[in-house]
Amino acid sequence: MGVSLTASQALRLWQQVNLAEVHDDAPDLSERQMAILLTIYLDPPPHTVRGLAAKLGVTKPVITRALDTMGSKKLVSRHRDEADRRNVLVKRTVDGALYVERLGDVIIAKAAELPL
Amino acid sequence: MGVSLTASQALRLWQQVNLAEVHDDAPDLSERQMAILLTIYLDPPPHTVRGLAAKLGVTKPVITRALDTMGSKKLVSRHRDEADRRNVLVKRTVDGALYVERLGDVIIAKAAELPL
DNA sequence: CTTGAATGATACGGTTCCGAAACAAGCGTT
DNA sequence: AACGCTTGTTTCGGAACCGTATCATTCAAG
Repeated sequence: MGVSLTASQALRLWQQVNLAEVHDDAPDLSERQMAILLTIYLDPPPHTVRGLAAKLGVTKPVITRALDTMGSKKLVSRHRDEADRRNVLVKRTVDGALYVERLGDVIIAKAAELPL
Repeated sequence: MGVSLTASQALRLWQQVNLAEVHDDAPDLSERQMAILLTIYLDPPPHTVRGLAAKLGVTKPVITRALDTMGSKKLVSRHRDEADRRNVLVKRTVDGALYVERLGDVIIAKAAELPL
């Protein structure tokens, strides 16, 4: 099980994908924002501010601010939980799904180009 | 030639590595900074501000500022080119090499854990 | 009801970053 | 020496981010 990579392949893949993202002037997300975005799109809901903070090992304001920024870019959206109005549920958006899908395509393409 | 990944594997890999980086409170590098750092460590020298700007498709001040930040974290160093003193040569550091090496290990480990 | 715990958001002071423009320094040719 | 050209840095106003601390709202239990 799993995918085998050499050190050279692993780092080259990381470089190529980051270069591609910078070049396509996609939103310049920080590592934290990327981790949040992918967690929302890959892990099963519901996603709360507190839950995301715990999963990333950061404080709540970090999550709130990241959601502010990514929300203004339409990558995620926030909704009050009507069952417990203290909670905020973080949900996917069309633009966010497109961003993630495109990122996946880039990773696959760059992995396919790796030398043996 | 190349490494085959499914969309699910590609995105899960990206999430897991980013989560690991955030969790280890390694320096929170932006995509641009990561692209610069890996280019310095993977591509053959010499590396100049102008060359890096061209490779990333950004302006020179972006490179200067990124080198300021990463330099203060000892991840890269700058030296005047004595042959042509207009040039600044960007070089590797011990700390930078350790950072890159550790990143490679994380990528390899997370790739190995991917479900089929 | 009132109190205490839980959840997110906000305020604060400080750092970094952005793009565009201006700047300083070095080179090479005349 | 003086001129353009190249290279890298700095400046500007404006925006985003950090960690810590505080605030506002909501729930739930006494």
